[in-house]
Amino acid sequence: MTTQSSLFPAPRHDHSACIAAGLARAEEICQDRQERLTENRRQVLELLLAEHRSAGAYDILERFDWKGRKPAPVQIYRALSFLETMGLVHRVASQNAYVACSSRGEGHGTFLLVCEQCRMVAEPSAAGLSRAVKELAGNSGFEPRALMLEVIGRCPDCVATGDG
Amino acid sequence: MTTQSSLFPAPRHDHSACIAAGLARAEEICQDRQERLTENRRQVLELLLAEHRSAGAYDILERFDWKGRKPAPVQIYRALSFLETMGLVHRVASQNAYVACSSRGEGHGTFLLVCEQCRMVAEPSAAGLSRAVKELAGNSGFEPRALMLEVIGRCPDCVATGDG
DNA sequence: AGACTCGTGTAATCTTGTAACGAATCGCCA
DNA sequence: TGGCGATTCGTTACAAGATTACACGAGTCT
Repeated sequence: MTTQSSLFPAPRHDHSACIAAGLARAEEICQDRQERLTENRRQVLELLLAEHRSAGAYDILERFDWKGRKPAPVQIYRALSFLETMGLVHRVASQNAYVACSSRGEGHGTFLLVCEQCRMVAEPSAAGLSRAVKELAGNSGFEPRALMLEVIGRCPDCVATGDG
Repeated sequence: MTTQSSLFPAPRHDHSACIAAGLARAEEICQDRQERLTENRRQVLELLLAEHRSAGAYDILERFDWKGRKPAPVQIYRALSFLETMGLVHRVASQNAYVACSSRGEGHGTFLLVCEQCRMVAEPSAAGLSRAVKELAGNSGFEPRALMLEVIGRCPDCVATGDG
């Protein structure tokens, strides 16, 4: 097997660093845009950052430990839509699920590799692709606004581990 | 305005021809594969063929006139999943909706232009793109199985008609 | 303090999608 | 032409996903 790019994090990498980095980035972005990263929003983001895989809104709800109480679905959705606006999470349409964003820059979040076995999600760089596809679409008279490309398959780890 | 490709059907084209062609194609495919195009399945397909736009499962349910009675949701889903297996309809993940397939050949159904205003859906040819993207994904150790690319925006007709 | 904005908490509801199971139907073969 | 096996159908019930409505509260301007 050849050396893999860093697209797929090693199964046992230092994950607390990912979480810390994600939260730090969130703080920064919110400060820039004069938005508030409230307890709610922060907690939802943290839950998504906890793994490099997608989670449904109700999964998040389950895991949400909020001073002993459980919030209502709507609170999760509010946080998710805020975070999505900030570019901190992405919706995985093929799974009705959400994933913490792992990259910056133009076109991020439009190109996802989705493992149908473990729900791992990776974000290849897609700036060029995004531009090309939008141009292609635009040439037909269609006015493109957003783009969503999801490749469904199995991540390297699941392939290696065997056929589940 | 330049001449548009046939990607987007003219607003008042001969639509009965589209329906007839779609049904004929379905018959043919089912015969080839030794599958049955039952009343149920045929009716769902026909409802989707009735317009070049997507419809939710429950929209279809509403329109379904079945000797006066209305079937249960599950029947629609069964028909849809059968038709999807046959490549006769595609799921529009960004809308939780379904659309009748309008093209043949490799890669069809993986590249959709979705109008967020009127829900019109077009299928540009995508064989090359599909191959390229899968290759790109495969190079990272990911094992691609299916691909879903949706460009969300406004169709030429909605752009021309004004800002809704 | 008063008015304003934004986020929170709660309940209810709506939409979308599945599970389970027996009855009906179809294709096939004796 | 009658019986067998595999599909498909019809129904009920329910799970999962997402939104609406509305009152409350915390911050912040003036």
